[in-house]
Amino acid sequence: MAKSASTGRGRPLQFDPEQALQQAMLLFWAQGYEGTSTSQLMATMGLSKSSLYQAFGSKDALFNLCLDRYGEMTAGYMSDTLAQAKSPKQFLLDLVEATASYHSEDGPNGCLLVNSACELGAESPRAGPMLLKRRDKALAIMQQACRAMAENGELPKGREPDAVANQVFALICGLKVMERMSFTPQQRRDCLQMVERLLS
Amino acid sequence: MAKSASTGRGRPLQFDPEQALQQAMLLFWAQGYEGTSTSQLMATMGLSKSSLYQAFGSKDALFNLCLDRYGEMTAGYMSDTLAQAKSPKQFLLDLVEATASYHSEDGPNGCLLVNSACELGAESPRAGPMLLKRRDKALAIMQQACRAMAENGELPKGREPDAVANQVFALICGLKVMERMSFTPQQRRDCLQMVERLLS
DNA sequence: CCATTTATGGACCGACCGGTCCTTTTTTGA
DNA sequence: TCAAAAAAGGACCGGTCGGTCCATAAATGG
Repeated sequence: MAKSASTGRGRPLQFDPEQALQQAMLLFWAQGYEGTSTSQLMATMGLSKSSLYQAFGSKDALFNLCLDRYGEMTAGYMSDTLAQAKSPKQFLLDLVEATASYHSEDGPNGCLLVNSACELGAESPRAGPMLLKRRDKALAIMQQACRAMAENGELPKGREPDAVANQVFALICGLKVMERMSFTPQQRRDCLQMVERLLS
Repeated sequence: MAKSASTGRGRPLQFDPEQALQQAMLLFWAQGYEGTSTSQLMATMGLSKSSLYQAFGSKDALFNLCLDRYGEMTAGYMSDTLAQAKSPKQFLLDLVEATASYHSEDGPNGCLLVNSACELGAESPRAGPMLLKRRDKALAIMQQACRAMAENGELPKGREPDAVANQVFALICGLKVMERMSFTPQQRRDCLQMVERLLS
């Protein structure tokens, strides 16, 4: 599904699947899974119901595609930033700083994965497997950074790398919840000293 | 609404409003607002649709009552525990420890307020005002504890009490998200050393 | 015993839900 | 030019949504 057969035999798609998926993702992000209806999706994606179902299968499948896309985007960003960062420690500091300082203008608040996990739970048959997959992927990147810190000797004694990864993960989740709760960036930035203290 | 007129003139209620509200709260907690239907509410609350609407007004109103009840219960528990704790610092440590170690047997995961904020957002006309009210109440208790620490001289130098309250708040929200994401209590307990380091 | 008051069960409402299906349109390769 | 292929529009589906209404049941005070 969502195949882009540019040289297909029949009538070509009259919408851009990537852009449609992006719009669907933004809508789920803002409104949640249950709070988003197929007609709303049709409207923002700019296609009819039959096209939607032909291209994406079902609301569940579309939602999972959105979760996967979101997770892949953020994980990709994190991996790239980590690879280019001058040190794993600085990467973690920058990551938390960016999370705390973020403020969306007219975009959705919080994190689609956090929101979805809270709405549906990770045991939900609808999205549970995807949520766990993306949770583990995000966690793995933080573990990668923390282990690299340990190997570089940047990690203070007595800190288990994987435990530190869990701590950073918790902090970022908390910050994303606070964003959804309308805390200001200024209030959220109070949390930066927690990770600074954690890593030094 | 939900008045308990024990000496009313007419036919007495055939259900316990407190218990019905508790059951509704548990259902919203487990399934979210949009994921819970009126018929499910009728079933777990043990009353008919007309009784439900007569007693509670609407699904929105019932949900707000549940949020308020949940917030009042947790805030009351926190206030009492703080008042009786041998030190504000120990209260905060115990609070985070309990949050990290909690594991529900057959009860809902996570926090109703966190889940609802993530699902609906704090700007939602449905629940936004109540979510903000309860957010501020919970935060106020943590600020109270942090300020008491500062007055007792328990707070290390360079820590602003309200900033520390925000940090503890973020950590607890993160832990509640992780609970909803099926992290184990063992993984969540990794975060304890963060608050220990923060307060000493 | 009766009028009043209140709660209850259940029928009923229009709207919308997610999803299917069929017809029409637009493209391709032969 | 024409048959095959694929997408789009939109009617249509049963089910369920949140919510209302009314007749009935059960309690009260007089």
